[in-house]
Amino acid sequence: MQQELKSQLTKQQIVQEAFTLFYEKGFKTTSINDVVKAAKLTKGAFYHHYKNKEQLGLEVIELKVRKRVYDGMILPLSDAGNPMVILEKTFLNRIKSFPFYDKQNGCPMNNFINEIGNYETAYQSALKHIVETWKAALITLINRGKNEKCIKQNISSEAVAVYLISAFEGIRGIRKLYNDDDILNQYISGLKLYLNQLKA
Amino acid sequence: MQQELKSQLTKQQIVQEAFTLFYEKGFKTTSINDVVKAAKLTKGAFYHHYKNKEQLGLEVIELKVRKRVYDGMILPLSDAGNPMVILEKTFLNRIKSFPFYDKQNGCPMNNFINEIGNYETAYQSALKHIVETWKAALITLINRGKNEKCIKQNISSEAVAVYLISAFEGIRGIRKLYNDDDILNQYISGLKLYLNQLKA
DNA sequence: ATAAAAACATACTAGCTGGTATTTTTTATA
DNA sequence: TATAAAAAATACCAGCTAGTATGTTTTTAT
Repeated sequence: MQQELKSQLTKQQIVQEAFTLFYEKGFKTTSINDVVKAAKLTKGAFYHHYKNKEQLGLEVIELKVRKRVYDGMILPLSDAGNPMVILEKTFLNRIKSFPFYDKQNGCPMNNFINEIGNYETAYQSALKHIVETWKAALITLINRGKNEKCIKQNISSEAVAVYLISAFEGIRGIRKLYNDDDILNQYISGLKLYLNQLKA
Repeated sequence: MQQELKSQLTKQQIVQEAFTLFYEKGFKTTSINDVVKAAKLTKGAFYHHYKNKEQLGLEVIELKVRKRVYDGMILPLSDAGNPMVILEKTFLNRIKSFPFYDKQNGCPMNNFINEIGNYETAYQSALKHIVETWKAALITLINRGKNEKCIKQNISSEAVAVYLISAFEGIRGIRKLYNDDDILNQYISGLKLYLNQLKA
């Protein structure tokens, strides 16, 4: 049993270091050597646990990227309370809580999408799955808001969900280009405006 | 004079082929060999015209990416007519006019932003310049709409401009993950909703 | 205690990377 | 038409790439 624990621990470390490097440098520019160096391991160890670089990429998406989006943007949506307040809080809190590091490097998911989103179907479906889960959670919340009569009935929940996600991911990329938060604050104003119109 | 013409023609061809390859495969994954092969030239020719790969990247952004955004999204904004109609038409026409190739590969600018936006300041400022020009043109149009009383006075033109750009760039990335246009149509619904609230 | 298997390390490969040095070809000018 | 300069081609390099083959060490099971 000690062996399996050790194996899991090693894989965890590889995935962790890989995520960080992919986030900072990009997937394609990060070599397996970079990863094993950061994880204080050797290539032999890596290829004992992973078939190839693609598998590592997929596992990073499944375990790290997915969890990040889930914890930050999806889970808070199922909180109790006024759906409009939850919607506002989730998006605004997330944006406002980002440290400089995260602002500079953008959204890990969006980085993957734009770097390898048109690369291979395996990556596509892994990333699509995260987006779809996010979208579904938003739709559920918006529908609840409609039922509880705090969100207008005559709007498409799907459309709102997709537009919210698009703008969020878009600004996460654009923010990389700037050195200050002006553009982020303008996004926040735009978001508030968008959310206000949804109120019943 | 024939010499300079030849030189310019060669550079044009290099930039053209480089743009296509960067768009399809990404900047970092495209090698100089790939570029000269596509341009039916040799490495010697390339390095006679360009100092290094970075300079090629910058020239592709300046000449190709910039022009693309300018022609498709910025120039139409200065048309005469109702600002709200222009806003709607520009965004919707653009989205609807994309062939499969463009839907699959996303927005060249957004690809660059997310692939090398946190890489070097030279890239950052080149890309930022495009975004700023786009943003400024949108603000001008929205302000005109306010003056002509077809757009609400009490909204921030900057905020709307940034939110529009963010959502557009965001969906261009997300669309890569899908095989059909459902997500694009949902974005369009969300966009229409957003634009409708701006009307005075 | 020992054999097998898992975990990890070392050493290596073929092919590609950006970039350079040098030569050949084309063009401009006198 | 000779000569200089620009344009382009050829041949090369050191360093890196994903991945492999083959060792050594550690853990597990008997």
